[in-house]
Amino acid sequence: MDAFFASVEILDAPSLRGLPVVVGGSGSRGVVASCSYEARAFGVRSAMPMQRARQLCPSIVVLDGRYARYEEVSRELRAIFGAVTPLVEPIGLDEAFLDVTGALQLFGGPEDIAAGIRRRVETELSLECSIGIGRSKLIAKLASRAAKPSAGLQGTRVGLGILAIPAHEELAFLHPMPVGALWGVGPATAERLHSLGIQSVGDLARTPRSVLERRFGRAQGGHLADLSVGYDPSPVVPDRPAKSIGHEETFARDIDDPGDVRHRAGAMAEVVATQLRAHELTGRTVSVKVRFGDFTLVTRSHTVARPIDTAPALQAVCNALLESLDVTPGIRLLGVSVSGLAEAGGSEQLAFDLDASEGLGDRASRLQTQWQGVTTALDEIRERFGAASVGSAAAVGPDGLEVRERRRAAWGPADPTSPD
DNA sequence: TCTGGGGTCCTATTCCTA
DNA sequence: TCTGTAGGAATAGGACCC
Repeated sequence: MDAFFASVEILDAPSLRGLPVVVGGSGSRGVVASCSYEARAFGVRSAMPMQRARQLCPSIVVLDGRYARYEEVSRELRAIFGAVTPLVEPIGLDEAFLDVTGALQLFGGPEDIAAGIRRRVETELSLECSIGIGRSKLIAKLASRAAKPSAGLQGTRVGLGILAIPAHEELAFLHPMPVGALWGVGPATAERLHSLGIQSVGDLARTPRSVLERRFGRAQGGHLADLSVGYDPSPVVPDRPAKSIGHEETFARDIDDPGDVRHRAGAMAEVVATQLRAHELTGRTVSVKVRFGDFTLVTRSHTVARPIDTAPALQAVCNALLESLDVTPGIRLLGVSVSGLAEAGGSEQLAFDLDASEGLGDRASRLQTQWQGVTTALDEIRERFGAASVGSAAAVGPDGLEVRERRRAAWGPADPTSPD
């Protein structure tokens, strides 16, 4: 989708059309999540700090994200894709790979299918999208990027909308591109490649595989060599199960009180536990993430023997992990996540607790058992009487914001109007 | 300029166990 | 009983994606 979040906002508020619209965190620590092409004409880009965006374009219209609304549009979008093929692999809310091999007989060639999808997206959702067609996900992805409209300080350019790259043109399409265009090559890898004198994908293709494997390891080096010649056998995989569920928050100002940190971790544990149960999942590995004021990042994790999905059990592990960290220098971000996911109610490992650390696994396990019944009852009450009908004290942060409001609240904290 | 939040995947290291 | 080794799991960090 083109400028997805911003386009949805303009769709719902047509008076914004033609204006430089940005969706993202409005506070001083916020960033741009999505921006209209009018904003891009000023040099505004996604992931850019909001302060910088305001400097580049003082007339910018900044909107807080409405994640639930984007999810709603995303579902409608997927319904359109699903009418073409069941082989749809979503990438975020606004992108997907479609394997249309099996749909060719029914709907015509790939270009016809792409045109049909674009037409439906435009008439049914009033949104614009760009579609790339290729033999592999690599080529399709790069083609869709090339088909998008572009906007920069030099002005805006209308996109092709649809771009198909036939097999015999793949190398001519790929090789002039900068290495950073490849999926999986970000700033760090691009910089390492540049230091080897490799600027373009063509340069990469001319570099012996052995050199790349020596420099980047067998997995990444080999992968880079494959991509440089257009070789990407990765299949379109629908219904990828989630591997982790988490929640993190950047604070409007750094916090350095360990009690405050524990309290906020408790609120986040509540958010994550609620998410786990909503997906009928449990997890065994709990991770906390802390970003200090100087931007250094540390993570700590612990695996418990028995799967958990209640906030108190999660919180017990979080607190133990936080005890190993000194937060008094001040932290700007705290995150809690759970991995090692399994379906709730699946076969459960019994009594043997393998944790060597002092009773942490036992404590988590005991809390899980104690709170399972209460948690189930609370979930049922919320289902019958609404999400706001009941909640736990731990779910309310020091700012008084309840967890369900916190979840996916924004792309960065709002600036505090009064001290916490 | 000063850096969000949701994730996935990979690598290196450490620890444990057979 | 002690030692070396190999493999796997857990852990920590980093890069990347939208």
